[in-house]
Amino acid sequence: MPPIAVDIDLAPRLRLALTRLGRRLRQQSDGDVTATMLSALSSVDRLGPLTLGELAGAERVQPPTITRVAGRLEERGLVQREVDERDRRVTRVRLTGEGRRLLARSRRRKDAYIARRLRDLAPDDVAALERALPILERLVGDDLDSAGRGWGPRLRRGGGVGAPPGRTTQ
Amino acid sequence: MPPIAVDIDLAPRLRLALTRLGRRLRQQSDGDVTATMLSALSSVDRLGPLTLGELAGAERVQPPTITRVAGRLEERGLVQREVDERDRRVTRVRLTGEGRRLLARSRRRKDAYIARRLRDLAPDDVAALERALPILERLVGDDLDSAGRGWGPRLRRGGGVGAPPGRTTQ
DNA sequence: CCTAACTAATTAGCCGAGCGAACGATTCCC
DNA sequence: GGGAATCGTTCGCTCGGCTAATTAGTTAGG
Repeated sequence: MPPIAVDIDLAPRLRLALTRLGRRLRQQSDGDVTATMLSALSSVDRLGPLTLGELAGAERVQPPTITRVAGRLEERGLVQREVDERDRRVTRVRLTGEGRRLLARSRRRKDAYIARRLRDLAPDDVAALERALPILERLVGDDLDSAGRGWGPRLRRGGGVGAPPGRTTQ
Repeated sequence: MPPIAVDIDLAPRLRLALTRLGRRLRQQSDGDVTATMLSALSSVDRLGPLTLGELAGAERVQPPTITRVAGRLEERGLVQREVDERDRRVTRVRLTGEGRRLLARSRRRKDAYIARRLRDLAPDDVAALERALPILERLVGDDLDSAGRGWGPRLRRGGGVGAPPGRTTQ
């Protein structure tokens, strides 16, 4: 067992594996709700009603992108927009019952691609994935630190938000 | 140690983390060579000269997609097309020196997004990722088994292919 | 009070990357 | 020889990123 000589290829291999896996995950969408929409939806669920700017920050995406996905989510009745009274420039987006339901349903889909594949794995392997998961989440995480260019200045501003009820841990 | 009660949220969390990480990886492309192109390129390197159908199979993508990316790769001189003498329907795609060089260069880029983030990780965490990597690779793997719908029928056919020299383990 | 500067979201338009359907060209096989 | 199958391509669609520019609203100063 020589796990010494640290894998010098870790970064590119990880990038390749994630690129490909990500591609397939993105493809098999849940009904007509795409992975991108699901991701945004789960952020709204996790963080409570968010301004679009905050959502863009959470999703690590530029504002125009979020405007569009928010539009699609609203079309399908999964979220609702509401303008801030105090500052009518900002609009918040809030989960609807339908959105919450879809999120829950999606979480329960055991027949989802990845769950199916996971069933075929040895327990050891599943354990390894569980161990790696938080690290992956941190890699993409809200922590940002180095945060590329300018959008730390994007989070928090208007009246309090603070994770209200109805979380779901998607 | 109760790793019993397996993390019921593993699948969705994994999917979410991978979706997001994959998004960011796809964005920051290497020069003007996108992640998709790099992935295809590395398949050609790993598996030797491939027919476009085989490449599509390896990349888990439909033929039209591969036609286009092969075109871009050829434009940039990273691969070259060559029609099969025996069966003039098939065209193979082969790495050029330039392609091999770019692949090597790409493998050595330490300043790439993911490598940068990896540097900030505790050794334990890096180890966990290394442990998980082969499993992720297997998840996306060529193994296919369940292989969605119809394109096992796409692999192998014409004259031998069999991994010739010049691999590089990207 | 009114203008200038800033900020939030949107619009407009670009491009990459998937897909399916339809189409030549070629080969296979009866 | 001729119909069926196969390979690659073309066409046209959608989605999901991006920048640049616009619109609407707020705030600060003179």
